[in-house]
Amino acid sequence: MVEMDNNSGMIGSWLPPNASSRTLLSSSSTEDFGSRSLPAFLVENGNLGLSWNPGNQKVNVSSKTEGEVGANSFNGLSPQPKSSSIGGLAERMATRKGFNVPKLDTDNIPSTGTISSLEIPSPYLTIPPGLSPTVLLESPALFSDISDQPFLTTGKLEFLEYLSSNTMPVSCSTVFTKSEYNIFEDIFEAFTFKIPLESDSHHSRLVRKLDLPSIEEYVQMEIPSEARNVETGSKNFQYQPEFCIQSDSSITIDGKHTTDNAILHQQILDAVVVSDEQNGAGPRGELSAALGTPAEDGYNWRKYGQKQVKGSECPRSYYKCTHPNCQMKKKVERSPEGRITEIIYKGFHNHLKPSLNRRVGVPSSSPLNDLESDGAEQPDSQASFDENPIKGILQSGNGCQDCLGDGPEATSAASVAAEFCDASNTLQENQDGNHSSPDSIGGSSTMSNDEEDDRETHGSISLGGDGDRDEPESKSRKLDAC
DNA sequence: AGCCTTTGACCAGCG
DNA sequence: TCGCTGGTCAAAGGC
Repeated sequence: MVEMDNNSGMIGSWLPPNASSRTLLSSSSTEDFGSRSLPAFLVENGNLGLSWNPGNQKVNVSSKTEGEVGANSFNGLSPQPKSSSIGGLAERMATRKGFNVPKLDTDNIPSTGTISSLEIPSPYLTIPPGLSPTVLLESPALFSDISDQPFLTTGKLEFLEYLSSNTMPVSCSTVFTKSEYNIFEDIFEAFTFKIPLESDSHHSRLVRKLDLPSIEEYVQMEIPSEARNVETGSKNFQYQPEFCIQSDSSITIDGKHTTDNAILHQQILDAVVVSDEQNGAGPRGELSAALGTPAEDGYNWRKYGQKQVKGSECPRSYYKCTHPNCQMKKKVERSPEGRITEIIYKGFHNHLKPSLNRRVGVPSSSPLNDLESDGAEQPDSQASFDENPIKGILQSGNGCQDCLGDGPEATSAASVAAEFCDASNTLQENQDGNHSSPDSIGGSSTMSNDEEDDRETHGSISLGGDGDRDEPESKSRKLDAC
């Protein structure tokens, strides 16, 4: 079971941001998440109290209903109607363990007026309606290998873009309880994820670590009186302006409301870009510099171009993943000092992350590479992504999370990933007596057998081959991580 | 020999 | 149509 350490892992190394720049609100009671397990917390707190229901679209999630996609479409991001509040880990746990999963509603989400009254600046990260933090928590892409994540830095997150014009005006945000804060602190510490998009737009961007203060710092912050919960007087914690939850009730695209997964995904991706000009010499830059070449994100890249971008001192380098048929690209901008200031990923890998030894010159024809390529080099591999990247991603999680949220854009905090990995694994074994690889997180390790059956029934593709073939890679990578 | 980077040229989108 | 800009190509050279 997961034990969430409030300030575990990299959090302790943060450089706390300027507390004065933050605004705190209060809307519900403060809870001490403490050492409780995250799943338990999720259950107790009802999906963090954040909205799942995107308003006009009634979106209920069922994890096992025949024909519904919750189990095989990115863990609850399915546009299909669902039968309960969340379709991910919390609910699955609840289903299996008899936990009571509170139904979500949007009532506890502060209105736009609340935000505006506090003059919360923009931009900020907005999670589109219909996508709850729990979904993110459960995203198979979220929990990926982070052992060599090059972006685990404390650079200030800036969002250069915001939701596309498809969305309704932003109304956010959600006040975080301390408990929630703890969760997001861990998650967003190095939160990078990748979400598959529509067929013709394999485009992903980083959701990078947010620049968050420690929980202690938040606790010590003065809470404006207007931000205190009138009823409880409790102190809550809110990410401002770096993070908030959009509470829009619907999305309008081309005049039509939608809860389409890809759209939600696109919104997330479009909402998040990274920039760190203010902290170019900060921890992120330092880490990036320390990590050296872009290839040290675990993948093999070939530089195919370099451009001097207008308005920027530093040139932009263009890299392609060297893996055959892999369409993953990335743009890397460096500061004059050579520090990486921005990395933007486009597309996603259709293969497992190469093992460490391959990065340093192991021929691509190595057995391991062949193994990895089995799924990736299927003629229709990419096409399958195109047709249903969500399923592809999820299926790939059956064997190894690295091929889910593969790549740096899909990696996340080590502590979170590892804990969830272990937790889900433990859960799986305890409940079913089945073995699931510790590396199988998100997509499958938290799935019930029925869910896995559903997933396969729905024609998911396999990226990394079957689990048996993925396992050696997973193991080797785990060893590498050690 | 293979893979990489460098770098100028080329192309496409946009105003 | 033209110029600008970003992205990509591909030849050349290095390791």
